[in-house]
Formats: sequence, structure tokens, C-alpha cells
Amino acid sequence: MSTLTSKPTKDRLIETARELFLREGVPQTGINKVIAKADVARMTLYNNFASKADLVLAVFEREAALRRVAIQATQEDLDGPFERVLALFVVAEDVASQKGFRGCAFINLAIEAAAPDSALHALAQQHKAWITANIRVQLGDGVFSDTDVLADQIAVLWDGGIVGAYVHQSDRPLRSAREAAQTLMRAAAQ
Amino acid sequence: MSTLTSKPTKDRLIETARELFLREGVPQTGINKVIAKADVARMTLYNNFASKADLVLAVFEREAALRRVAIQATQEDLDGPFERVLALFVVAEDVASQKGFRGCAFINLAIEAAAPDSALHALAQQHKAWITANIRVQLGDGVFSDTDVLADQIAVLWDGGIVGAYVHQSDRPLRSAREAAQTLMRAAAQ
DNA sequence: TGATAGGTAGACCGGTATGTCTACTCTTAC
DNA sequence: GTAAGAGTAGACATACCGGTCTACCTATCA
Repeated sequence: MSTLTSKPTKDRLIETARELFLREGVPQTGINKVIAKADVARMTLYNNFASKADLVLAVFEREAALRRVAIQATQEDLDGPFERVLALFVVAEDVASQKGFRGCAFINLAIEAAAPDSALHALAQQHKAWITANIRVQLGDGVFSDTDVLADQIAVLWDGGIVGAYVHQSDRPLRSAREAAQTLMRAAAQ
Repeated sequence: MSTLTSKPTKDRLIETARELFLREGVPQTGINKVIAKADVARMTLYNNFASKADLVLAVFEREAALRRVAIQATQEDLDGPFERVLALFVVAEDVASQKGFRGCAFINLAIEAAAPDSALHALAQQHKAWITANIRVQLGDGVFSDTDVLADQIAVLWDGGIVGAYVHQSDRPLRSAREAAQTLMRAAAQ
């Protein structure tokens, strides 16, 4: 292995933990499940991470970064604020249609694994703030009135659509959200 | 005590558990906390409820019923679909402003305490469906076009607003949701 | 050759969780 | 007066949790 910290093992732990955290939830995923699935010794985990909370933080920081990149990549191929904003919802509808869909990982994180004053909650908050800021950017200037307000409203629809899709086990709330976003954009178009 | 099942003790258990479940979350609230706060023996709980899951179910069934009544009571004093629908958001804003606010109890229940095929998840689903149906009724017939669609969209805004208020620890998402609901209603007004 | 770093296996610790069991007390009703 | 129902106190069983520690293995590299 390299002279510095062993990257592959650490990365494997993060990726294995990610799968379990997203599929089964953070509190439901014990250390034992992670090391068993990663086929790694207990001490290997604790040599790479100070604690479970440290591992959770690493997993979700990486996850947030990956999602930002994925969203931007999707938007690059599209033109205009309508297409780019609505693409967010379409992507979510695809994810929600897969079985085992558990809603938004960051909302879940905030609710089930993080007190409001914790670093994990702050991470969820930041990710959501980035989503809102991204929507704001896609809306551009001059096309819509009250762009900041509109971005906030569309972000609310996005959250509500994903949560609703999980609760109702259906992509219908996400479709409602997308259509509502469209209506709001049309109403705000100058 | 009465010849039948002892009501007062059972009720006290439910009310005590309710407070703890809502304030600290269902998984974070152990049986021990419940019986300590209710000042009741361990076996008293298990003589009244088959299991913790059974207690949780009783608590949230009662909670859903109480909330339906409270929402209807609020709406009785108001006139017209705009006032009655927007009142839902105003009430939520009040609740969200209180410290210790933990978002929507039923969404939390679905996420942190219930597999999608469980009775608890179904309960959360039913409660959300009732909210949507209530919005639909308040919208009435003839005032708006696509009333079913509009009700779905407003319900999504409600969920997104509450979840956003918790994640961002701010009532701003709820205000955005209310204003968006207003815009959608205006756009659908015939 | 031999030091070092990274990984391994598994015992172990203290804590907490739900749930069971027993023996006891108290109150009500017949 | 006594039987039954409801509640009590607390030990107990079992399982899991996160986390620590030790002794060992093995590959790399100077």
C-alpha cells in the first residue's frame, strides 16, 4: 500500500457504508453490517474513522458532492430555465420509481440521524441550500419576476414531491410537484 | 378500577408516550423512558399493549384523529377556499416557530420508524391522504379548474414546507409554500 | 534482513434495548 | 371474607450497539 493513508480500503468502506445507509437508514445500519459487507476487520474501520459519526459524515459529504456534479451534468445538456429546472423533477421521478426507494437521503439524515445542531444536520441544510441556489441560477435574470422567491417555492415543491413519493410509494407527488413548478414559472414569467 | 380494561392508566401511557415520541422521536424513546415518565410499572405497559409497536400505533392513531378534528375546527371559523386552505399553512407556521419543532410527526414516523409495508407507514399514508382530501373539499366545485390536481399540488407544498422548515430551522419554507399555494389557486381560478 | 505500516481475527467492555417472569400489594365487588 | 383484577418492583433473558485492545500476519522497501 501507499506510504500515506491507505486510500482503497477507506474508499471501499465509504462506498459500502453508503449503500447500507441509503438503503436501510443510518441508525438501522450498525458497524457490524458495514464491516461484514465490506469484508474488513473491525479495527480497520476504526483506524480509518474516529467513530461511526465520522464515517457517516464522510459518506454524506461525498454523496452531496457527487449529486451536485450529477445535477450539473444533467443540466449541461439542456437549454433554458424551464427545461433545466423541470429536469430536476424528472430525474427524481426516475429514482422514485425504483423499488427500495427511500426518499431523500439528506432529509432522512436530518430526521433520523441528526440533532438540529449537529454537523450532519448542517450538511443536510447546506445540500438543500445548494439545490435552491442551483434552481435560482437556472432561472436566470430577467426572465422571471421575484426570482429568489420563485426558487424557494420550487425547492419546496422538490422536497415535498420526494417526501410524498416515499410516503405514498408513488411518483404521483413528484409529478404534481413538477406540474406545479411549471405553473409557478409560467405565472412568474415576465 | 372498572371491570373492563383500565382506561385511565392506558390513556396516561398513551399521552405520556405521545409527548416523548413527538419531542424526541420514536426510536429514541425507549420503553424505559415512557414508564419512568408515566410513573408506571414495566408490566403495566405490557399488560395494556402487546409491544412497543402496538403502543406506537395507538399513539399515532389517536394523534391523527385529534389533528383531523383540530383542522376541521380551525376551518369552521373561516369562509371561502382561499382562507380555509391557507389557514393550514398559517397553523403550520405557528407550530414551526416553537422551539423544539421537529417537523411533521407522520413523515418522521414513516421515515424513522416504519418500513414501507408496515401498519405504521400505512397510518402515515392515510393521514396524508386525508389532508389532501380535506384540501380538495375546501377547494369546492366550480371555483377552480382541475381541482384534484390542485389539491395534490397544495398537499405537496404543505409537506415540503414543513420538512423544509425543520431542515432549515426556519418558517421561511412554510411561507414560501403558502405563497406558492396562493399563486396556484389564483392561476386555477376560473 | 529486518523495520514498518496496514490489515486481520476475535475476545472483550459497558451500555441500552425490548420483552418476560415472579411474588407482592391494594382495591373493588360479591 | 374472599376472590379477582389491576398495578408494582425489580430481577432477569437476550440481543444488539459502538468502541477498545491484543496478538498476529504479510507486503513493501531501505
